[in-house]
This record gives sequence, structure tokens and C-alpha cells, in this order.
Amino acid sequence: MTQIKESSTIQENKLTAFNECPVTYVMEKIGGYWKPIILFHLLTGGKRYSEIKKAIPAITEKVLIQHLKQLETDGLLIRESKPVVPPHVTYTLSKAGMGLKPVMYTMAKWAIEQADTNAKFDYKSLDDFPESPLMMEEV
Amino acid sequence: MTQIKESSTIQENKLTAFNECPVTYVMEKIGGYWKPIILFHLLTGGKRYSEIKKAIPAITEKVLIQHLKQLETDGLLIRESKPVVPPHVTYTLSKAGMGLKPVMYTMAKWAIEQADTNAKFDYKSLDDFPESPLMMEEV
DNA sequence: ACAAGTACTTACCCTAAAGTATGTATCGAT
DNA sequence: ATCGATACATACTTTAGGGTAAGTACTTGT
Repeated sequence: MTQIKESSTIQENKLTAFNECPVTYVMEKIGGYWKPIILFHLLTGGKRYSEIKKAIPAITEKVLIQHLKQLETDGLLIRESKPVVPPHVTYTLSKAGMGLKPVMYTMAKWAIEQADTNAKFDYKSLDDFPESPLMMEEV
Repeated sequence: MTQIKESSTIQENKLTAFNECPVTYVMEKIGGYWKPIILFHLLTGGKRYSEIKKAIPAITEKVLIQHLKQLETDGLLIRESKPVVPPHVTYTLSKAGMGLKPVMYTMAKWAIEQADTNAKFDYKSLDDFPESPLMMEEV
């Protein structure tokens, strides 16, 4: 899905950054406008396709599925479909996906610190984060 | 620098994601192929422009400066120039920039865990990370 | 007189990611 | 017989970011 030209400079550089920088590796996996939001919504438990769609109305179906597939092939979430009509498909975070919890938590923490100090943004607080107090230990 | 069309759907969505997702906020700040790498190199201390360039040969000067300026306006690093000839400019991480250390560390940790479990990549280890053992406490 | 070093700038091009719009399969319910 | 629900697929367009290539200013060294 979404063809890529293999031998472009941009792809080579991406690969380099990718190999020599674990941070870039992570951003490859959870980057894009929507991936973190999708993951966030799945942190609280597996959801059906339509539930995710409802939770994030602004996302288009094309992009949603695109990302879900990407996340699946990256091993971050697991797709389970029941062969019924109408279809019933559930997406759940894998172990690796769950491992992103502390990562996202740390990122969120920094963002909120920034918001506190320069008062330009107003993220509520880390309380919004699912199971925030326990998450660092959980892994 | 690099004009943006203010009223595109893509910008609106970006802003939405941005506001409702602190993780997206962080990725705005440190996203792109090169930003994490630049930040990484500055974690070990301030550097001159040419030193950064030498440390990351594959980056073009245009993109390097572009990112340095962005990082500066985002308050992540501080630019100091001595009015001499030839010019002497130093880039140092600000307090906010230093605050990214644990963020990047946590990300790197996850990446390396992934590498360990699926054996597709071989990041050396977290030892490469500047002052790794202390960093979580430092902030 | 000219090259070299430093820190940029500017004009132009290309591509990947995101958006828009519409279509598909299957079945039960009205 | 058509409609709605579900989970997608596909063709086409736009745009932001990154890449290429070349130029600028100012001075010291040869």
C-alpha cells in the first residue's frame, strides 16, 4: 500500500537515520499525525474498527486503515476478525505495542512540562493518561 | 522559511492532533529524519555549526540550518555567535532541550528491546547513549 | 590576485504522506 | 427490492518536507 521508490536519496537517508538512531526508529513506528492517537486509544483496551473511527472522527477511513495495517505489520497491534456478516474486526495492542506506554508517557510528560513553563498550551495533565501512576513499573 | 499554506486541511489536522495529543506535540518538535540526530550530538555538549556538519556528513547544509533554526525558535537550543571573521557560531541545548534526554532515552530503550526480541536490527546498546545511567535522575 | 574557511541563503525539483471521493461484498431487516 | 451496517479498497490530487546546486560576505594566508 502506498508505493515507495526504493532508490531515492530520501529513502537512503531515512534508512541511515533509522540504523544509526534508535529515536528515529521509534518515530518511524509511531510517527505521522494519527498513529500516536490511534495507539493512545488502544492503550485502554482493544477496540473494533468502527469504534476507533468513532473515537477519532477527523481521520479518514483510508488513512485509518493504512495506519492500522502498518502498525500490524510492525507488530505493534494484533488484528482479529470474526468471519461473520457484518464483519467484526478487533484491534488490540501487542506486547511490543504495550511497551510503548512508558515511551508515550515520558513524551507526554515532557510536553506538559513545556506547556507549564511557557504557558502556550494547556494539556490538562497526565491524569488523562491511562493508568498513569503504574505504567513505569508495569513493563 | 519553507512557506506553509495556512488553511489546508492537513495543517488543521496537524493542529488538532497537536492540541489533543502531547505525543504528537513532541514529535512535531523532534520529528524529521535529522532532528533527533542533531539533538543526540548536542547532548554531549554545545558544538559549532561546522562541527555538527562534520558529525553528520550526509545532511545538507540547507536542511541542517533549517532544523537548527526550527529548534532554536522552539526553544530547544541556544545559538550564540561571536562577531568575528570567520564567523564563530555555537549551538547548545537549552534547559528544555536537555529535558528531552529522558524522552530520547526511553525511546532508545524501547527500540533496543525491539531489536533484541526480533533480531532484525542491531543497535549496539544503551551504553552509546551519553551519560545513560544517570539521566533519568538528572532532571 | 586568488583560494580557503565559516556560516549561511536562495531558487528550483521530487517524493511520500495525507486528503477527497467513490466503490465493493455480504447479510438481515423492512 | 432496497437499505443500512461493517470493514475495507482504489483512483486521483495536494502539500510539506527533503534534496540539488549554486551563490554570498568577510577576512587571513600565499
